[in-house]
Amino acid sequence: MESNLRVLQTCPLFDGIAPADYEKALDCLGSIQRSFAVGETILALGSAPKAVGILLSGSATIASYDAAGHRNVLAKLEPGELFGESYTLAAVEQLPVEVIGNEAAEALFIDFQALLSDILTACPFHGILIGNMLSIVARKNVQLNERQAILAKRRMRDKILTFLAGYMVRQKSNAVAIPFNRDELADFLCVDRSALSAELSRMRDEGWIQFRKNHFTVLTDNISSII
Amino acid sequence: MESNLRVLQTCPLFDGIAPADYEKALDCLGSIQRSFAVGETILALGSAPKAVGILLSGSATIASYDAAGHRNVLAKLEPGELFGESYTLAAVEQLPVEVIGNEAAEALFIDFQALLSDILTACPFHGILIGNMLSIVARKNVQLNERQAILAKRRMRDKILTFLAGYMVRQKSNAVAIPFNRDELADFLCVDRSALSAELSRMRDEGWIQFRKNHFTVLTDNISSII
DNA sequence: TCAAGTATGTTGCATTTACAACAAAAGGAG
DNA sequence: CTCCTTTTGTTGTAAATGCAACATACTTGA
Repeated sequence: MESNLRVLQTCPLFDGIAPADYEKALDCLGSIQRSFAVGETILALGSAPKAVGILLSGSATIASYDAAGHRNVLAKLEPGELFGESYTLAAVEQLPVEVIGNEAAEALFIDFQALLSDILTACPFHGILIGNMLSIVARKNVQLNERQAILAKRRMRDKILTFLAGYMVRQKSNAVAIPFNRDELADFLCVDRSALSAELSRMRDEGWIQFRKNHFTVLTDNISSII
Repeated sequence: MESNLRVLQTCPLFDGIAPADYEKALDCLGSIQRSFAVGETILALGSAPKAVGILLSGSATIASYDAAGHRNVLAKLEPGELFGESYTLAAVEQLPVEVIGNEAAEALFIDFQALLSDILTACPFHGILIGNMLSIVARKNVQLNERQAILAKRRMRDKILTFLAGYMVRQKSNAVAIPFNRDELADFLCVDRSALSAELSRMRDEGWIQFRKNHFTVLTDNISSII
């Protein structure tokens, strides 16, 4: 196995495929591997995406341009991560984002439409990849739904409580650890960091929550009326 | 063909399958059909979704409960529409929403996990359904991404411009028709309706846009600096 | 332990938005 | 046309948030 394929072990698209089979599977799937120089465009804004991408090495940035023409970084890609899969599978004609390499990078491209049409005649890898892809896109969907539920709240306090409620359900506890510092949390909730700190303090003073660093407790007295 | 299966013609999951084949396909897929009384729970909050649902007749409501315990209607389901597909395919353990029949209703349930494991040995319908499902979930993903980009804006004006920019790209024009009245637009942007009207008027007065009912024009002088 | 750097909290003020109440305009049915 | 309903716009005020500037606490590495 080429060493740059090892990273596929971290890619959920290849769950259930043995590392020893990667090369065989990729051949069978008709994948293409390409190298990119620093700053080179991996997927161009406005282009029609034709294949699902997987970053094998290096790093890349997914960005869009907002209504004021400002570049807006949506995500940083690390090796093993997928990109462009939603737009490709949805067959959008003009990519509303671009993917640019931050450093010398290699990427793998899989023509999923071709893969789907080969579905019956082909090797078992086809089925595994398709099942994995469905699961990946569906999970992203669920995550997007949850964030949308948060951003849909008009008041910061409701955003915070909705955000925490998600972790409470998953961690089955009213005391949760979140994977963000204040800066990141403010970005996630789309609010100002200092305003977030102020609101958190108010909520503490009013007896709704306790917190220390990234550990938050929603106080049980209030939970009964919350969930 | 049973008459209540005709509605599958409007369901994108069955694109590419002839109506005459519906019954055969559903048999082969191992689908289950169930009837529900008025107000009966079709999918229960907190349950583990096992199958993708399709409403065949009647109507239903998808709802969640917010942090204050208030019921929140997320969508109304009409015949032919899918429900629970993201949560099922993402294998979430506790459904964060519920589906309740508004009137006597019939629904079809397809065990997609079983369908995926049968992928190679089975009939061509399997492949079609899987491809369609990938496309459906991916499209929803793209839509959610776009709405998220809108809701992420902190100022109403930026939400409005981001919203309009999406239609401008799709309609390839700076004069677009939107499928919402003011009330619905306010809901979509998660802002107050009267505040929306006020902001739209300000934007008109400042020369950014023109509008009449659901027709909006983003003025070209400003577009150059926008896109 | 100290110093520098980073993260978080606090405050006052400016801006934005929600909210409520009402006004005006647009449609529809008779 | 007129009345009624629905939709959209306007305005003033209160509330929420952004923003900037600064204070405090926590980390880290020498």
